[in-house]
Amino acid sequence: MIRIASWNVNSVRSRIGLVLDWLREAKPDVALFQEIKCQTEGFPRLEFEDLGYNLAIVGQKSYNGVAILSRHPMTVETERLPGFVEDEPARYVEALVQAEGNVVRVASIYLPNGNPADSDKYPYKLAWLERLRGHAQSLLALEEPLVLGGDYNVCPTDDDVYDPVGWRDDALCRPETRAAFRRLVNLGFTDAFRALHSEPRRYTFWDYQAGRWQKDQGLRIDHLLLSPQAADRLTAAEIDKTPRHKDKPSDHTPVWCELEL
DNA sequence: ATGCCGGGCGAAGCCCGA
Repeated sequence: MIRIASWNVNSVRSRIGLVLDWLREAKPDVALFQEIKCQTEGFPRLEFEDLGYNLAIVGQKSYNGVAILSRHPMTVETERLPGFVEDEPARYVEALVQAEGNVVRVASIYLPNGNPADSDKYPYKLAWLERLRGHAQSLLALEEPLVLGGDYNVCPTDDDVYDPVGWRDDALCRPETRAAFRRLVNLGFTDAFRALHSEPRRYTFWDYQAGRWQKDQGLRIDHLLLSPQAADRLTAAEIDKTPRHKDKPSDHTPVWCELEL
């Protein structure tokens, strides 16, 4: 069995205690982080290595940044989404994890937000999603257990947001965003959480503002997409709201799944 | 209509996020 979690931590350095506490309690075998908000050299490596994790870190100054933590041996496959341009933001890292005689390919993904939707940030988001789809298609051809996890900044359906009408024109919910996400999923991926939970209004993000957390007004925008070979092995998937309850939380909370190997 | 909150940067107030 391997447990794989994804969490947008919103600055690993300002939240180091919270993140370490969560790792000690949740004990994921693999953790995919987004928005570490530090340069690769500034990542607090020792604290995580002391917990037994191998690290793959792709950081940059101030913003973005992704990481993969693995209790099993791990080799980095790529630190940028193929097709990248010069000085591309740190939004993708992919690795092979050797677990119990099996190989699981994992990626930590931080998709562009895309707001405001009438700016050039929105077509950039859609283009990034399309570029991810192209890469995902080539990965599916390998017929491996594969988990593409991360903060997709995509709310897939009206069941995944507290106020569908109010969010209709937002870059996270727009029909073009959802269609682009479906084109990715429809290649043959399984949304790990949705495969096991059909109920609406299960969220992974709550805005810091306007008491959204207290009112449970959130969005489900963090996802674990499984290749068929991974979905065959899926035994559990959950959203872990524990760290969102604590002091100085990230505005996101982890989502995880278990695969029987 | 805008800010609400919160991090980074850098030492005040702006940029960015979702």
